[in-house]
Amino acid sequence: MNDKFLKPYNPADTEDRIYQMWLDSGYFNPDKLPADEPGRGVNGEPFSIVLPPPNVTGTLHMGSAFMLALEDIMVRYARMQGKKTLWVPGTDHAAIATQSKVEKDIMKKEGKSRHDLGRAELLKRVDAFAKESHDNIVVQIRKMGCSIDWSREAFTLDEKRNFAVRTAFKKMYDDGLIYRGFRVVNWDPKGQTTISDDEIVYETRKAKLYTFKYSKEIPISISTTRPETKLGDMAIAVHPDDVRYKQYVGKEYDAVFAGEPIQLKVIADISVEPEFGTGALGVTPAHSTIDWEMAQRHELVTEARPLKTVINEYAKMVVGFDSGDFKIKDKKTTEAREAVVAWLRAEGLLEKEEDIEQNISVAERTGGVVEPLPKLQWFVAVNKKFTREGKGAEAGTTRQVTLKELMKEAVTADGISIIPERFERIYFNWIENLRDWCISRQIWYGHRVPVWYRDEEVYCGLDAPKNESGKGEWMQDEDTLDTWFSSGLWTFSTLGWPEETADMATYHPTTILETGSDIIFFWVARMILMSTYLLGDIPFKTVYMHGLVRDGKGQKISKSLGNNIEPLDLIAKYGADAVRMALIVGVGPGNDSKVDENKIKAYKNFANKLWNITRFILSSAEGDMGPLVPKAAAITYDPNFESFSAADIILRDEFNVILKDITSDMDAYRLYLAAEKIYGYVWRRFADEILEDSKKIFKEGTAADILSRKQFLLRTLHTILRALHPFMPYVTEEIWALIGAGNTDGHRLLIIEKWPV
RNA sequence: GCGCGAUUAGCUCAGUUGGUAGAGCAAUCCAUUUACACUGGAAAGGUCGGGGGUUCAAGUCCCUCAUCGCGCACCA
Repeated sequence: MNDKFLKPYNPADTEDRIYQMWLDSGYFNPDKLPADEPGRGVNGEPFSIVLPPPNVTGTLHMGSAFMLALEDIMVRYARMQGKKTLWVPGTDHAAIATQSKVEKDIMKKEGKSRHDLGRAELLKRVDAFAKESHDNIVVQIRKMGCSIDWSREAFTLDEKRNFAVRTAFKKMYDDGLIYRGFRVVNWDPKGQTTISDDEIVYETRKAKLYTFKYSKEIPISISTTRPETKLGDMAIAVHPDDVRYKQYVGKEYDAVFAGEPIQLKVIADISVEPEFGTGALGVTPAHSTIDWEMAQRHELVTEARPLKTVINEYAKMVVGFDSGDFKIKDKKTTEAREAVVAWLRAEGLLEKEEDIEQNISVAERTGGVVEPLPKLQWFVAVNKKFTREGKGAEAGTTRQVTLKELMKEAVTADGISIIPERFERIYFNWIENLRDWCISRQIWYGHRVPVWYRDEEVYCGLDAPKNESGKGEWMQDEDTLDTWFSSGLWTFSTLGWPEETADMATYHPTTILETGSDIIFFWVARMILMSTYLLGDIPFKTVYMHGLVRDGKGQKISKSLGNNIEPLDLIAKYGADAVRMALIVGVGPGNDSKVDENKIKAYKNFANKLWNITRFILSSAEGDMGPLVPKAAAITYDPNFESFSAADIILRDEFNVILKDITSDMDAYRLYLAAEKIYGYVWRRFADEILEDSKKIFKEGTAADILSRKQFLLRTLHTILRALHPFMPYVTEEIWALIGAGNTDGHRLLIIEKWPV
């Protein structure tokens, strides 16, 4: 017996060495799996999964550790089943998140803005930061024990992915699904960029609802929380059935509001809630999405009455009193609001002030209060019909569909199943409410929009058009793309698309996508959109969504709370195996969990328990080897041994039933149950009962019973190691090596051994 | 407003298709020339949020109420 077993199991002395051994074996790369068995290894059925690329904004947190544990368990299980198993690593440039972090750092340290540095210099700084983050992330992924194929690592902003992005953009542009449009978008004054509807978070704040008249001559009072926007009003809207206002519909009024001349037309629109405020509202097409849509419906904006913008990109007023007590122009919206209210009060127009609770829109990444502004931006049209060629039985035919319909079909008809199932309803709900996706961003870090302009001409292509003498120069669009545009391509851009690679043919659609439930819309939905549109195929067959990992008190882990728990610290203290088990056991799909250090400790003890189980079995087997097979210092069972005692046959069958149960849990992605069951068997049944009984047998039993029990214990230990390997890869691989278990059929690493069932 | 989830031992949570409640931690008692004290054994602890229904049988399915949490929409 190896002397190592005389001391407790020490993960710190083991894990890095074992990981290096796996790397040296090449088995993380499916092309390098053994080729000597039919239906296994390189000859196996493909299994593929992409790593949800972590943002290069810093380091991983417990949520990422949870994700890595779940995915590595799935991957190792598949590999042991003999599948040609590929797990693709990568990182996400996370455009706005990364740039704003670096900008903040530079501002803090050097007092310079991105405009002081310029585009090229800022990008250099961001790249350097991203590189550093990337390296930290790689270390963390390795420390977790992830059996991921580093030879295929990708980055959402590298050359190959950029080519995929340009290819995707051009195809959508040519199909008329990407267009440039002028409309009210979500503007983040802090980040100085547009953001999509999904990048907004809502915060409840106390606000004042003001009721007033625009002027003494206008008979209708309106209510608003943002009086400063009223300088841009173009209409007053009432409900068509509201008898109070019916007589005014269609009338037009002129007024000078806070120093700004306005023209108001009274319109009737069903979106107006008669019970709210006075039942009449001021329509501000330039600074409210809803009002913009209302303006479209009623054709409020014409050549004679152009759109009136009163707030700029810095959330400052561009009209209003230029001086005096009520100066408004050039003031921030919040200050301008006070000035407008003061003016209303002075004019005797203010009728009421009420305190209300209001949800305000905040940019998720920067914390800036979103200002709806009219802008010329690039959009993906989700409701526009386009021609799609039929596939399979419908080959040769065409049909008209929208992207929205494709996204829906992927889950209803094309067989993507989402675990837990309730997320399917959430997914459909989101699709119902989906509007065109604003994809252009006014930041520098990201994929540049592949469109060039020359005078009135517009060119979209994979590369810049050639300049011709005598004509103006082609200038590329300044904007970059929403980071999710490139992440949406991830399942196939990582496999080489748009090239027709062997990886594409073998591994796409991927087997499963495992990710956090919070990015179902950002990412999962967009991958489905991109894949069904660009490839005519689903990106994955199953989606497994995990919940949030919270701190010990149940609070969300966030930078502002400073409650981040560093996975590497826990790994150093308890070992990666223990951390993995503690994170996944008993945590069902979609459910939030809490980091519980006691639980991690319990699984560290379990690793040591397994260690001592091995020690007991080895020491019992030694000395009286009988027909046990000693091979190259290994102690292993006789695979042909069949003379089990009646008691051992029962034990063997009992374990087989449990293994079958665990296997069906694994196949249904109930890892959280499978892990608990194997744990329960090993400790409570195998160690506490079977090993204890064995002591009696070894002391008092017949020679046949003793031999049978030794065979059973060793055989079962081998099986336990295989069943436990996906969950606790390090300690199982270490024991496997120390007992020379692989010697039964030539030395093999446990990582490629057969799953027991 | 629409939808979803949760409510199980003192605490944190499992319980997959309905078949008489489990884990970790904590707490109680016992055991140290024991494979393991990173241990073992024993005992204790729950009318599974309330009420109603379906069923031979309900923590599990249906209805309803309550409390907490979340998503979406609204947010003039």
